[in-house]
Amino acid sequence: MKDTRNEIVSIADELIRTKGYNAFSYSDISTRLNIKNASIHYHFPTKSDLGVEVIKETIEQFKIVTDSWRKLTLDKQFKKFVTMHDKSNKKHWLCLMGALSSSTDTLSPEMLKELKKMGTVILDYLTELLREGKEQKVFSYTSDPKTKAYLVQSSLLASLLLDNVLGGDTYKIIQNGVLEI
Amino acid sequence: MKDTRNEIVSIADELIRTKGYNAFSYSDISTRLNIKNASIHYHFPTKSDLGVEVIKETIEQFKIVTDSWRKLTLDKQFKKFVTMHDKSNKKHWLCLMGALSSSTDTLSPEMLKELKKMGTVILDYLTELLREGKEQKVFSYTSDPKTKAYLVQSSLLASLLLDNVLGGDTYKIIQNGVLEI
DNA sequence: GTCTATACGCTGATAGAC
DNA sequence: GTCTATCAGCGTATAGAC
Repeated sequence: MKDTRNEIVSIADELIRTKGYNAFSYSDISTRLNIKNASIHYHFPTKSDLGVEVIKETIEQFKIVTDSWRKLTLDKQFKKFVTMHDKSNKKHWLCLMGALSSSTDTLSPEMLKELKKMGTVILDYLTELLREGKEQKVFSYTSDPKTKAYLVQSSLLASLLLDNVLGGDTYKIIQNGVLEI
Repeated sequence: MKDTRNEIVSIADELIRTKGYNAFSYSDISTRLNIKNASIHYHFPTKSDLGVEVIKETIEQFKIVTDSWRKLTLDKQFKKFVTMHDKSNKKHWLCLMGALSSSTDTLSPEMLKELKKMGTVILDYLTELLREGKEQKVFSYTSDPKTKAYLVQSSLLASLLLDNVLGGDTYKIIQNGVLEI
């Protein structure tokens, strides 16, 4: 069933972003779906294949979402971007980049390649948004757009990580700091 | 031997910061030291005990290092802090917080507690440094010191993560952005 | 597409000799 | 302190029936 395949990817995404890539197993998924491990291997022969698919779908989703923002003003687009992971944070999920970038040593070349692509797609979008915003004097940051994009992206990524350790208002504190632009 | 114990902790630290906590095993350590797994269990009965010790020693080391900066000017202390992980980055190692915060779901309560302590120690130091620096007009950032400390810490933590994915000048770009203060 | 059955290495951990 | 021996459980993965 096409549905099973989708559910496998969806659960894998959740498990990566909660337990981490190396801590989740095919059994975690098969138990939840009431199927057997072998069925997952039919859809995704190796764990790496599954990991690659999770990243690919995340990239697609990012493109769809940011495309849907195209008609908004630049500052509204920026706010959308910064608050993108509010729901994830409430569930104590990480973003996929934050979850996977801590174990690059253990990822397959295929996963690493796709992960790099994801990072590029995100940073390219953000850089362009910040460049236009500076040009149109919507934003007043001082550094160059690329540097600012890297700063914003790294702060947001780590806000989810640190929030899981420190709790409290960690996520909101960092988010509000990033919004001062 | 006291030496063996120290070497176990040192190698565990490296493995956590390269492979991740859930991806390294007692065998990884015993092989390197030419000892047997059981010997490690003598020093650290459980993997969690070993993990806790790695965090504790990192906290101690942080206190010793930052104490040794006390006589420096505030802007020099800040530069020391920001460049603290330059050597780690060259070896593609993460900082301990970056490595562990992505798998909080799988850590023991003891490790989580110690990790939280580490985060607090680092952020308290940084907040105070930034507060004094603003007071003395050495730094000219606009947000409040605590928010700025969280922003700096999150950017630096993620700079090591993103660098392992994107490569290039990622680490330096973020570092230079953080230094604009 | 999903199942049963199976392989086999590795995992963290323990008991007891030296 | 370090060793040998051993454990049960889980990991990813495959072969072949239905």
